[in-house]
Amino acid sequence: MATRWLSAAEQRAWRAYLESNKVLFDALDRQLQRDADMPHTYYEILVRLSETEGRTMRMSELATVTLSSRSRLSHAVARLEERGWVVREDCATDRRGQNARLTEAGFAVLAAAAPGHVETVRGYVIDGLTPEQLEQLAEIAETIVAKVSNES
Amino acid sequence: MATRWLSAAEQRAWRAYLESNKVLFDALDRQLQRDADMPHTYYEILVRLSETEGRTMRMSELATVTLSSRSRLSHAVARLEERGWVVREDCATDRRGQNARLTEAGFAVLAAAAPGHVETVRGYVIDGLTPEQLEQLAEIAETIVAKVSNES
DNA sequence: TCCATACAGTTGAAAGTTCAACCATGTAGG
DNA sequence: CCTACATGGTTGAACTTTCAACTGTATGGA
Repeated sequence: MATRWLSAAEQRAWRAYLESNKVLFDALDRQLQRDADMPHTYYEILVRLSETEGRTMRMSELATVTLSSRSRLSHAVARLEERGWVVREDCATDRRGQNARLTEAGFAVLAAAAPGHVETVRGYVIDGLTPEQLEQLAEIAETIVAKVSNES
Repeated sequence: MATRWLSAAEQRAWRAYLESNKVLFDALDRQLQRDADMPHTYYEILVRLSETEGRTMRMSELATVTLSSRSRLSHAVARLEERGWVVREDCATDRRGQNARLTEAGFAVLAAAAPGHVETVRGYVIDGLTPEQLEQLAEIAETIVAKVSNES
């Protein structure tokens, strides 16, 4: 079957989306690297832990919510542990399991990094869009997530 | 000044956007890695070269249009050259310069990979959105690009 | 002409991610 | 009970990206 290439309008949307992703996440990574000495992925791990009861989560659950592979998370938590921001503890109910817990030091680092990061996100994305556009963005993104999750 | 945290609606949009990016680009990278044995970044390099007169471009210009650092591009082109998909040639008018040229083999690889990739992009993004949503996405993405480009 | 500086591009090391292989523990079926 | 399989998590190697340092070439004044 013949390939259905993208129309001009489709190309415009797709390339703009590609470009916005690249420049935005490059910029966010640089901001976090500069101000908090960590990549965005690690920041998200700390955020998720901080939002959980006891600031503790099973490794596999943490991998799921941060959308990362077990392997990636394992390596990442190893680095975070070296810095003293997270500790790993055996799980009481499943001897295979490990819990990752955010330490006080890790929480302090996150608390110090968060305001600057939120300001950056506002400056680059949120404040430049209308409430309608934010709503549109949410719907579009949720549609994409649903498609990717179903088809693969 | 007090941090202006994100409202619920803002959080929804922001997190959905983060999630869609991660799952989408993970999926695209896996598709290209599986079907064409290259990451999305390399695919874009080949695409840009293929669209240029003579399938040739200065390294620095190629870095600009692919939104990558000189260093990244240099490493990437080195890998592509090892595979015989690209060659580097001295620039006639500027002895500092290098031209990257897409080889016939590289063009053939791209031609083989493109239909599957476009189908994947359609399946995950384009076909799931209405024309209005594509237009909205383009506008939103262009706004983000403008913001990031100006503020940093 | 000479100098300082900017530009083009590469390099190697450090950091992050992926992939496949692996160990250990849990669980379901015969 | 015991076997087979699934789950939870880690590891090391290969690969990509980043960062800073570096080479070589162009350019704009004094």
